[in-house]
Amino acid sequence: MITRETDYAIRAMLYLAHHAGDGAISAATVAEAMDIPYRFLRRILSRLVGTNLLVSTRGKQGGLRLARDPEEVSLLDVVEAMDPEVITLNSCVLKSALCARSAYCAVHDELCRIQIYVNAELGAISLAKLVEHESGRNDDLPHTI
Amino acid sequence: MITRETDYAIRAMLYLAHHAGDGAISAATVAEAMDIPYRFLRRILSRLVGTNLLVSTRGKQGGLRLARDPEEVSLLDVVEAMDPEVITLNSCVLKSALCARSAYCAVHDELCRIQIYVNAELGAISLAKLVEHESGRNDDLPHTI
DNA sequence: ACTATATGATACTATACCCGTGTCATATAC
DNA sequence: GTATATGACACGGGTATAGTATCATATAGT
Ligand code: FES
Ligand code: FES
Repeated sequence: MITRETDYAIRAMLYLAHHAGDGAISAATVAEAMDIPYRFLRRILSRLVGTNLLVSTRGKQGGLRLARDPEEVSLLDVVEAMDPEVITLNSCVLKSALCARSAYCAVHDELCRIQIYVNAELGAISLAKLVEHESGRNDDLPHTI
Repeated sequence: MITRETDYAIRAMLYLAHHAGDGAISAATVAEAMDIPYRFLRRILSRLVGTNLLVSTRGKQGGLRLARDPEEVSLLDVVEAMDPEVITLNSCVLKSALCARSAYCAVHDELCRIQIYVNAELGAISLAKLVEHESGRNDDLPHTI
């Protein structure tokens, strides 16, 4: 399950992708626009800077901007930047050493197969694609599975 | 992420599927065979009985057995029996009301799409398939079920 | 009937994680 | 110099996880 922290990170990245080219944007602006607690967002942005997804400028007129083009940043990049374990189906899928059974467990192969698909899908969704889709969304679709 | 509890539930179901037709099997036997803490397993089995995946018999010669044929029980059945939220990508995917943004969030559609795929895959993996897969690979391994 | 064996139903605990908040330091534009 | 911005940590309440402990109840075999 994606945590609130990772969800906020995605929102923030989306906002900055939407305003790519507008120069540096402050954390306060992002927090206000995307309904994210300011202090919490500060720590999240700090991590995104640390993982080279964002670049920051301090002082007046400072703020955050994307380190790469929106086309070159995927959802997987953001999720992994925040927490490499957050979206894994089972802990042994990430580190098979965690479970002595992983060498012969029949479930393991299946979970790994699904995990690879999920990661590939998340890796194929760029911020640019998401920003583009924001305008032309189909509201007739159900928003729950 | 699948919890330890759900992982144990799957193991237990696999063991019982492998021994389907052998009559009732005690929790102690399953715990020993599948490396699961006995007390913890007791509570898990209790839940699997409550969700009609297992049937139990009390007293001497009692124990657990599958309520349905191994072909008719999927990994999704077991996972959902233990915790309906455990394998969801994001909370808003399960309950869109949890997030005010779900009505217009571009990420939401993508996550729902992936979630539907994952659920379908888990729903397509039966205990029978897993047992068959495992016995084909591990006939002479020490911890085979 | 008695007993050993099995599940049923709770209550309890200890640790870790999640979701924030608070404080202070530091860099920069004007 | 000051207002504005990020950087680096420390702290805390609430909840979930992973077990444990206890007692009640049902049944097979003697
Ligand atoms: S060891 Fe990974 S799922 Fe069984
Ligand atoms: S509201 Fe569900 S992912 Fe954004």
